[in-house]
Amino acid sequence: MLFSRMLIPTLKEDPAEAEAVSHKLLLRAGMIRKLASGIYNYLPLGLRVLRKVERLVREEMNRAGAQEVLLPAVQPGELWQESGRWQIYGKELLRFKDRHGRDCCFGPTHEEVITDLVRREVHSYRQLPLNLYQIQMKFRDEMRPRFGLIRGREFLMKDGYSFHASEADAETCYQDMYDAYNRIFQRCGLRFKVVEADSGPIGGSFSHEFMVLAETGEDVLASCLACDYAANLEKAEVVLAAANPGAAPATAAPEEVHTPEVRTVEEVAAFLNVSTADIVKTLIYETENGPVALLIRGDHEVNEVKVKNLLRVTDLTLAGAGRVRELTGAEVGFAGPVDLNLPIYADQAVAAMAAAVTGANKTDHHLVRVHPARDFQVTQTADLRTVTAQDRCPRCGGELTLLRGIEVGHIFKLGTKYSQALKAVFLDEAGQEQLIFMGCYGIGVSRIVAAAIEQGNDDQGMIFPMALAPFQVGLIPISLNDAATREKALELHAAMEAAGLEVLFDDRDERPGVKFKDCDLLGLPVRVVLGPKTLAKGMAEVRQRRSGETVMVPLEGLLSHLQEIIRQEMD
RNA sequence: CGGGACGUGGCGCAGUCUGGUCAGCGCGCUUGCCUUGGGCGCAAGAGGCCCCCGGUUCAAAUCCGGGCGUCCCGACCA
Repeated sequence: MLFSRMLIPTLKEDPAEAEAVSHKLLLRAGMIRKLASGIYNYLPLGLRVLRKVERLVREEMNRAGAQEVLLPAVQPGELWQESGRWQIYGKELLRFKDRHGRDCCFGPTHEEVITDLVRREVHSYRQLPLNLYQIQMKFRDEMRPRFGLIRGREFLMKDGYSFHASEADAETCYQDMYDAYNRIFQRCGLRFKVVEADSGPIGGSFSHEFMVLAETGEDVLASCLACDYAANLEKAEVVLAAANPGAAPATAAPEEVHTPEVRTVEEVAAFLNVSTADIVKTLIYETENGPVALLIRGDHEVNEVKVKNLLRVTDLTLAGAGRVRELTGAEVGFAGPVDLNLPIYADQAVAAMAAAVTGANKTDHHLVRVHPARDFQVTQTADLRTVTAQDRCPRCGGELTLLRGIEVGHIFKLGTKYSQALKAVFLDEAGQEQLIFMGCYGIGVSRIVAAAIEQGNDDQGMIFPMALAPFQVGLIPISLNDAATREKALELHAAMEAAGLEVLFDDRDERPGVKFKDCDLLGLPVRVVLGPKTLAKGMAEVRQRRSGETVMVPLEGLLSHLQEIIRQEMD
């Protein structure tokens, strides 16, 4: 491929609009251009990378026995009303009406559509299992698109759905997908970690996310240094460091103390000269089932996902100042569980406290020496907080570390949520009607492109793994005015293409420095430079982008040398 | 949806506070010469409704009001 014939508008400077490395580099390399917030054009080079990922995903999905389909991007609102998600989904779902005034939406995901297809076509256990996937543009009207391709509104996704006659069969398939995903991300050359994830109020006993490790990742995961336990922070379980529930040394009754203008945990700790771990913070939340109070130790953070799961609610928001006054009789900062007329849910660490500091439900006052069992009753005690690096692994007791990651894949067992809502049933061997068991498996294809760049870059630009690079080789002639160099370069270019190498021949009338810079920026794994000096010796210079390793290779052996490098890198 | 910032040739920015030789710089682009191993040099050019609408003023890129757009932080995210 000739550089001069391709649209590759590289930029010398970082665009003002980009913050994340991958975003900056994608723009600088001329791979994408923004059309609107969270919506991008893929230019030829960017599309090549995207297609590489796509092809790889397709290969592994097919190998795992899944079949490719293509479902519509625009979906009828009716289907979403039927599943109940028309109401639940919120503003992320882009809705509009067609010319007849019928509700439509641009698909953010395709459970409804695929389930509808299957319920129409599948009626017998003989047709199961079935594993269908597609690679398609999704649209989610994110309130805050960011970081270029990492969180766009329109993005390319591989979404797969499997259908089974039994739960056991669904689990087998889940495992197959788990393995396929591992192969996919390995082949993409990514450093990633598989974590246990929250499956949401949908239920389902398991769910895993595939996280590409990167400082800029939006997700935080807890990973055990000793065993292979890893979980999304919103899912990671907390184990009590030391069981201490029965302890009841609180001989003295709670005492009210005057704490003017002392609201936050830090202020209370400083004012009363206690540790933040001696304080209980009482958080008032609103839910669709009414307000609740949550008790969390002062040095801990509430985990709203855990709370939602425990309470089986989907709306969970901190109550406003007015509501707090109404419900506790005090300003924000002085709520406490004693004599509080609300359902109270306590984190397990709170239940183990012997003499806590709490709000007094009276502005500018706190209570000290509060004893959980003695001084107030809780509705339920549970694990409600977010783990920290100080916590121990829930599996082996080992040390935990917190890492950041970019979620590129998510698999989970759906169970019968959609088959129930949309009445997708089959007849079993006994002629009995049964609900189809489902699984659901997603991969952020365009996000992988960004994630790979987040992991592979230096101050000169991108560093692509061979499998994802837009071209495997960059061929740079030092001077096109030198007839011998030009001839030889053209000849080599033709030979490489004939041998099936993906090569970008920089035939532009530019100085060598410009070509080197661009070649580095684009992250092409191998660079071949040909100039009058090397040519005189019958050699070409071969440099690897990642290592910077440069060797002189005789022209006659060049092709096989390159093929060898590529073969090694593709493993 | 809260908080913050920004919007000036294709890109990156200065100018705005203090209204008037203020439409400017670097890169890119065009033409010519020169040059050819890390964004080379010289010369001559093209290119801007200063985001939009309204207001104040003799006069607005600059001041005021209202929009729109973009980015960042947070909340949110099957």
